[in-house]
Amino acid sequence: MRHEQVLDALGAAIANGSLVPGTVLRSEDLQERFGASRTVAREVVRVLETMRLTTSKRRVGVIVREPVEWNHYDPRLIRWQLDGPARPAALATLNELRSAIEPCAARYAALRATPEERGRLTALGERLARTGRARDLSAFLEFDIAFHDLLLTASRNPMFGQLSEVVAEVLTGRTGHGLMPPEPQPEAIALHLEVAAAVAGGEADRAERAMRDIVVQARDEIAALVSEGGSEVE
Amino acid sequence: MRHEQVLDALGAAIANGSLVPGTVLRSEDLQERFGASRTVAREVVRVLETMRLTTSKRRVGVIVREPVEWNHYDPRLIRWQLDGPARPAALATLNELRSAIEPCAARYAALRATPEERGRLTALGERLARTGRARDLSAFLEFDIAFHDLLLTASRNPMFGQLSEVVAEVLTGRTGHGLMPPEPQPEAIALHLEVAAAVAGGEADRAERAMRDIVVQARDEIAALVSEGGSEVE
DNA sequence: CAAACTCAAAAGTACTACTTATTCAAGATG
DNA sequence: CATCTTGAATAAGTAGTACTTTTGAGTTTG
Repeated sequence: MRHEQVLDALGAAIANGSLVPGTVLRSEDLQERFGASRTVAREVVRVLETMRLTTSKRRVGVIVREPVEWNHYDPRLIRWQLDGPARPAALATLNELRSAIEPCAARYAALRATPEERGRLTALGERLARTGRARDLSAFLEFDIAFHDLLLTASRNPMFGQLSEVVAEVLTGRTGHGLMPPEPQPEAIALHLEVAAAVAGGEADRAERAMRDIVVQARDEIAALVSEGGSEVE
Repeated sequence: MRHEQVLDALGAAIANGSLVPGTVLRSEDLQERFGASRTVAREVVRVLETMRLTTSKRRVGVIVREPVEWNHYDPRLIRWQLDGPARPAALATLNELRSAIEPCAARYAALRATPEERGRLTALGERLARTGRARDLSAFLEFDIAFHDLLLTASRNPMFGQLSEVVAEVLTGRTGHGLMPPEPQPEAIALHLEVAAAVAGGEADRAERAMRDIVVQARDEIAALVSEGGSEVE
């Protein structure tokens, strides 16, 4: 309870740059600043240390590390960055990550998905197409997220599977910030169906290619909107 | 000191499956088992909790989570898995990750690298080619690691940059376990030079394509060795 | 002026006491 | 007899104190 509060406050402060790298914090000050006990302060510092946001040196204190040293894959850090002023930059970074992973994930899903997963993916693709054509954006988003989530899971690579949340965040963020056309592109829908069909048929190359087309299209869309729309950054 | 010892022992036990998911540990038992104080035990549990290896429930204890829930990108967890009996599987997972990321990283490096980085990459490519043709495997490995490291850094995506260690581990592991031909393939060398040239010239598509060829070649090599060599697993 | 030495500051470790939440079961109530 | 309530036991969470170890910085000494 207290632990989480203090962790969030301190972590967010570091993540969004309020506490610049090199800053030294004395754990006694932290106790005072947050009105927390020694136990809580210590454990929070331990956690930040395992996230590589800080290092502790005796006789010196707790030192804020450089952003390049942080463990950028920690869900908490991602959350703090998305909730902070650097949200657009964070979304861009995550979008690049997803565009790299998903084609590869589609390949392995085609090779490794269970029969049940192949069926569900196909079903999701159809529902996605229906809601997309009906211009029901919120339902479309929901199925889109489920589709990508299932695909990543079916890749049987735990490091890919863990990115479900990230992809969900990117897809949601895109819809919510005018970085997406008012209605889903017909080509995008067709490509999702193509991915589902390729996975269902175990065609690795085809699945990878289709998914690559999807992320490339998304990339180009964003680039186009950014260049024409100018500084759309909240 | 104590903290790290206990963390390593417990973390490794969980990571390599000695403590199966669902196991409940009572923090008092942990103190006893490792001869550590309550403070140390608590902080270790906190750290494992942030790595999502465990959850703590009052009145119950510390529960080992399912592997799919773990934060698989935590450097410590990667280390524990690589040092455990599941090393081959871990290397395979990491290799898939790298094969997904690097082509994309090459693209962005071509778009974003500093002039100095472009120069260094070209220089590294040349040294790589020299040592490769001379069949100096250990020097080749060193330059290979440096090459991929620089490329990931130059992509200016912190999530890509953080994978340097992973790539180094994969490249080293491949050389050290007979999963690599006795001498670097001439085509691989040529492709590295191609990547360097494309990055130097700012040609994103060309860089991405060349790097994709590299990772695909590596993938096929491993697949070939696995299928012909049979159960080469240490 | 440099090297060794001392001191103090701050994190690390240990231990104790108290608080809070949760499970399990006994008992009451319909 | 079933279900709901209440309460006691248990184990994690929080707080606070005392002691140890490391190390940076100033000071002394050759």
